[in-house]
Amino acid sequence: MLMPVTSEAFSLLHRGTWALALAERQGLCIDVAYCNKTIRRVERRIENTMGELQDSPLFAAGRKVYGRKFNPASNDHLAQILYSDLGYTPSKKTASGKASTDEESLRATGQADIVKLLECRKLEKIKTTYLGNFLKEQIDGVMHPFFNLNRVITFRSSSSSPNFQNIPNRDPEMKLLARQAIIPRPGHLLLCADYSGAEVRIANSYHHDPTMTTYNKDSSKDMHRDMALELFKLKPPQIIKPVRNIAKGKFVFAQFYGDWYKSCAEGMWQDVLNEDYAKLADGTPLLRHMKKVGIGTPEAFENHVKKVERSFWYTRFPVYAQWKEDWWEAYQNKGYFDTYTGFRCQTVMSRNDAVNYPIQGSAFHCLLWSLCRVTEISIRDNWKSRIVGQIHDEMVLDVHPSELELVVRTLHRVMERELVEHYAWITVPMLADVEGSPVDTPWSQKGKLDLSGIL
DNA sequence: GGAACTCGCCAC
DNA sequence: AAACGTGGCGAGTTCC
Repeated sequence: MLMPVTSEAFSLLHRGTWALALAERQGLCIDVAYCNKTIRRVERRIENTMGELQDSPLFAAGRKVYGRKFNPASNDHLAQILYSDLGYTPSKKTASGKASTDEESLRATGQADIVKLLECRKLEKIKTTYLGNFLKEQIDGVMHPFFNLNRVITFRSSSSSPNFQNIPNRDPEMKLLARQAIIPRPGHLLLCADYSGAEVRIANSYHHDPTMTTYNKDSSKDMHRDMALELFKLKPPQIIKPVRNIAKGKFVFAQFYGDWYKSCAEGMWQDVLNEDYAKLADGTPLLRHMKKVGIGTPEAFENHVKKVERSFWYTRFPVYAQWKEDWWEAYQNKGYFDTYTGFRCQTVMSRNDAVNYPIQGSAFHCLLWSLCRVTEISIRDNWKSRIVGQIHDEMVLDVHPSELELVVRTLHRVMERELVEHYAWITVPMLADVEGSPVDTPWSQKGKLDLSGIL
């Protein structure tokens, strides 16, 4: 049973449904010509790459077993050929116990043709899930993604037809190929405003750990950097962003979600092996440094991560650790918990579920509350600018240039000031990052708009 | 020929 | 004791 238990929460869902319906009706413009052109280009690239693989050992073995029906896009075929016929050992299994053929497993074989196959997988994803789906969903050059408030166990939202919440962002090539398709209305620009560190700050407002509070109040402090220093035994001048990001993604967030040192150590080790980005400020490979300081083997590193994990929870954030215990205990006694935003979650949950759901849900409610406020202001004041989408802790707007300063100032005021005045339980600052693309340029240009004159 | 499933992979 | 949280979607496959 999931339901609002305060009138405040009830009202948020109603206002949220209305505000998101307006965003859905507005929709986002699609560059149809670009989509068509790029789909054809991507198809040619796939054809060429597949062509290069025709005489490869992988395809030869495939045709021997399946004849003309060999399909390199079939994971069943791939598993049969690689693991039974060519004799590679599967590095892991799927949930149902079959040999896995995901990217990590394929790379682990070291088979020479795999790289090209993975390239094709990536391009297929762009062609079908993104560009193809945009074309299918657009009407007269506008697509209208849905934003659902009733589909997610944690009280987050979901999006569909098309899903606006999983458009490539990390892989630079995929980001460009997919996001060039999304454009502002003629003469407008796309703007986005996201809550930085939303879940960390909302978690902080539940557990009140003093060390975490310091990180969130003092902008000169950097938790992920501090953890990178500890995890890889580095001195401050040695560290650069990619190494910090390994610690952030594979340790800090994983730990917050309930992971443990063994799998964290494995995940980080995979990254450490990639010398393209796992290096120090002077260019030294991170792994070479780790060998020098005695954590340069998987075993030694795992052992070290075990100790870092212990100090992370027992020394650095003991109040947070205790909050997890207390929250889990209270849930087990009552059979439910209530979020600070006024929602009851009464269902069977694991320990990780019970301590993660309230954070994930409440962080989204902060975004939703802000989105409602901005929508109401935009209607009241007859803005030409409109909210057009939302990605959990970020809202996306289609903005008329004459209103740029007004919109940016409103976003900061609502997201940073009004939100924390409204939710008195928020005990650390909430910060909004606003970025945009220049007028008449696609969403791939996010960050290129100069906003330094404003604020 | 469609429903339901598995798997892989994109986002936060 | 347990062991990374939440979604959507396409392709391949199986079942009816």
